Amino acid sequence: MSKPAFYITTAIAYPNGAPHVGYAYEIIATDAIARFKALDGYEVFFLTGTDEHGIKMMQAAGAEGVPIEQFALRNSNRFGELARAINLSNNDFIRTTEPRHYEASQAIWRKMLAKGDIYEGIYAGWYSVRDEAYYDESELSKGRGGEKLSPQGTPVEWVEEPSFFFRLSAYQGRLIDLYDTHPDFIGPPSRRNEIVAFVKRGLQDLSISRTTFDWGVPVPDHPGHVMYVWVDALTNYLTGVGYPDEDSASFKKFWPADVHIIGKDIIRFHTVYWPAFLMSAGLEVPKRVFAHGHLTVDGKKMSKSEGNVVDPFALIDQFGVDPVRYFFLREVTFGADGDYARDKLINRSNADLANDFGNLAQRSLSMIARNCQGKVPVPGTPTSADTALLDAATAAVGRARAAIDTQQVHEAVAAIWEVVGDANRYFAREEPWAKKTTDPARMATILYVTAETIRRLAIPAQAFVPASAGRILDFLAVSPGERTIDRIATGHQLAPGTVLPAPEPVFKRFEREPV
RNA sequence: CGCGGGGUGGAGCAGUCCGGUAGCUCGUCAGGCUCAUAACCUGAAGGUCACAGGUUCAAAUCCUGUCCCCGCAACCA
Repeated sequence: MSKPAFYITTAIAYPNGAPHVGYAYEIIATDAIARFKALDGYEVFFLTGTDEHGIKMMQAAGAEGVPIEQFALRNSNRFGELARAINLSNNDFIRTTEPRHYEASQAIWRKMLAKGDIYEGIYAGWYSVRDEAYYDESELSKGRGGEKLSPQGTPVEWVEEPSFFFRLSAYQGRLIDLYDTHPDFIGPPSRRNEIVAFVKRGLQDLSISRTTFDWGVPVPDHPGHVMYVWVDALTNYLTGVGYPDEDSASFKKFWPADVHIIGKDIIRFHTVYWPAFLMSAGLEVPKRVFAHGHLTVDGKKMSKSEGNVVDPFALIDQFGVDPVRYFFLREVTFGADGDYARDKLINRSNADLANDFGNLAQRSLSMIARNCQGKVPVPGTPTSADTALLDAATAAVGRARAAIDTQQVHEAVAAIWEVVGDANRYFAREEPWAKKTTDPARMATILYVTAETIRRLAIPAQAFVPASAGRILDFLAVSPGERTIDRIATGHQLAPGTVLPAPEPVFKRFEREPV
């Protein structure tokens, strides 16, 4: 029997500089969802990558005096390294400069053209030579002499250039329809309201080619024109699953995508332009687009001038992947803005990972090592406290699943960790150490129940802290093939008598910086 | 009157739809335990639920008004 498919993507990153924690955050959260679905029996395709075209890339390469192709490759590789450092489970890493992507972009362009949605016109606007960007009238300010200035304070001039346009205006009705008939298309709901209001105000056609530079996907049959970056960038989601070969196994299996995870800054591109492009090309639209929030550092916006830019590599070096992953997953409400602070990360990691989960494993497993010959103990008749704890663990997985399906990643984590707390309370109340001499059979049962609870929790926890949860399962001698969510059910519980390796602490504790 | 979200103990949040003794996590303080990574467990302190009116036996919760914060209000991605 084949597994159900689940296609999930992050936005592709713009590699005109070093990877940003914002990107790290996005891929961590997406990875948690992807891993959970994979553990839960889905055939997951998880795509991320880099979006390498456009003026800003040219500028950045020019500033360094490096050839653009070389610059793009080098920087893209940094993002790939970050994905590995984060222990990302992505199935592919797409670069928009790859031939397969040129093919896909040109194919979708031709489809839109054939549909009659692309026409030639003149793009006109206030252009700043220095910024190499167009600005809307409303963004401009007046200089001393009354001349118009860009938001950056540079002079602008009225420029007209030939451009292809996409008939976005024709899609207003169908988009509204989409939002009405698929209320879950956009999440969280507050973003949906925003977009619906925006589209209801009316849509203008979109300029989708440029002639002022050539770092992009060439427009078919029109030398001199390259595609507007968003046409090309959004299409990566199709390229990744084999487009333009619509008959390929992967395309048939995975398109339409189950969810695009993106930042709130690019929601319009994904929930207005993208579905319109797809409708025009006669392709299905993604099932859902979910926008997460932005991160601040110590309550302040990250910026180079502020000097508070956090390097994700440094963070991982300092704390290790899993504490970093856990912090962002648990501490930030997915969909809302979040704040990173060193002390918050240390507190979260110490409290939830080292003190609660790690220590729960350590205190119970070391008793088993010492008092049960290092073998899974034989349980006696369970008390109501025993079954309550085991049932709570199983139920938590169900709650985590429901949360994951609405991208409430923080709730999924909380559901699992709530039972970690239950297990610690259970352990303290049952006092297995006191039963060692008075009632060794009961002690064995308590230790068994605790270990089995840990097994049930560590399995879903692999989605959040994969390496650490894996180590815990190692200490329980759970074989690699027995680590999926369906194995939580009774029938797969720990087998009494199984020899266990000597337990070691899984999570480190961190010292808070002396002030 | 452009649209929308929000203001709850030191911090972060739930509760608001379907009014009825204000809850969770972290932090602080006290006690317990000793299996464990000075971890764990129990208890306590701490809130005029932004403000002002109103409805009601009863309002964080419903109604009216005010203040403050934030997002959106299209082509920089």
